[in-house]
Amino acid sequence: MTDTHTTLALRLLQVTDDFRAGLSGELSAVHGISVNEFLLLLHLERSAAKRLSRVDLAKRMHVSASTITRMAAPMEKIGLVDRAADARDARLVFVVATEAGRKRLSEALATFSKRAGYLFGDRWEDQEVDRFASMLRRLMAGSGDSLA
Amino acid sequence: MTDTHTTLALRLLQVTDDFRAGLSGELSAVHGISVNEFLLLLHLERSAAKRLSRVDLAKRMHVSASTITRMAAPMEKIGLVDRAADARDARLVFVVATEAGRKRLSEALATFSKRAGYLFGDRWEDQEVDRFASMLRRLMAGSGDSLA
DNA sequence: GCAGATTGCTTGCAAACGCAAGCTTTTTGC
DNA sequence: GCAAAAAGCTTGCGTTTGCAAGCAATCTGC
Repeated sequence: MTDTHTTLALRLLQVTDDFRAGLSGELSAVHGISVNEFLLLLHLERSAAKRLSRVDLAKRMHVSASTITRMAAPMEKIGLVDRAADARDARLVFVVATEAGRKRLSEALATFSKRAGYLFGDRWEDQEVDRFASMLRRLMAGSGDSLA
Repeated sequence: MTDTHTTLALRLLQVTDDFRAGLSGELSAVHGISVNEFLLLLHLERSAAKRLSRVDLAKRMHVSASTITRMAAPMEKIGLVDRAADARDARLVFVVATEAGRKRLSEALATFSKRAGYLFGDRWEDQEVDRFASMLRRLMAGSGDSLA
C-alpha cells in the first residue's frame, strides 16, 4: 500500500519536526531567538559577502519577502543585524549581522550542535552519519544555495 | 568548526523544508488542503481505532490543542471529519474521518507519494533508500506514536 | 533617451498558530 | 463520599506568516 519512498518521506518529516520543536524551545529559552532568526543569522554568516538582500534571504529560507522585512525589523532594534545599501542599485537593502549578531549566532550554533549530537550521536555509527550526509547532499543538488 | 552532526542536521532541515514547501503548493492547489490537514487525516487513518482525541492529535502533530480545535472546525464544515463522543469520558471529543475525508486523504497521499518518488527515486539507489529508512526508524524510537 | 516591463522592498489584510485563562468532567487523596 | 487536583476542550489575545497591492529604482526594446 505504502511504498518505501513514501514511508521515507513521512519519517523525514516526522524526525525533522521533532528536532525543530525541541530546538525551538531551547533556542528561545536560552538565546532569546527563534529557529528562523537563528537560520537567518546563519545564512548571513555563510554567504559569500557576509550580507544578503531581502529577496535573497527569502528564497534561501523558503519564506516570503515580507516575512524577511518583518523579521529583520525587531532584529535591528535589538542590535543583531543592521541594514546596508548597495552602491549601484538603490533598490537593494542588505541585511548584515552586527558583532552582537555574530556572537549570538555562535552561541546558538553551540546549542544546535549539541542537539544534533544528541540526535545522531547515540544512535548512529560515525560511518552511517558520513554516508547519510553524502546522501543528503545529493538530495540538495540543484536546490540552490544551501547552508551545509 | 562545524562538525558532521551539525552539518547533517542542517541538511535535514533544508531538505525537509524544500520538500514541505513543494508539497504544500501542490496539496493546496490540487486537493484543497494544507499539509497539516493532510497529516491530520493521515494520523486518523493510521490510528488504532481510526479516531483520535484532540490532545492526542496535538501531541502527534507537534501543535497545541487549540490549533487542533481550530483546524477541525473548518474540516467539519466541509465534511472531511466528524466529531464523536466517548461513552465513558464526557470530556473527550474524538475526531473521525468521514468517507469523503478518507477519499480526500487517499488522493492526497498519491500526490505525496509521487513527490516522494521524485525526491528519492532519481537520486538514490533502492538499497540506499532501505538503509536510510531503517536509520530514520532508529531516530524515531521513543518519540511516541508515529506515522511510519 | 524614453515608455513599459521588471525587480526589490514595504504595507494592509486575513489566515494560522501558541499561550494563558476559563469551563466542564474525571480522578485522586483522605 | 467529598474537596482538591488534573485532564480535555474551547476562546481571547498577541505574534508570525503569506498574498496582493503599491511605491521606488532599474532594465529593456526601440
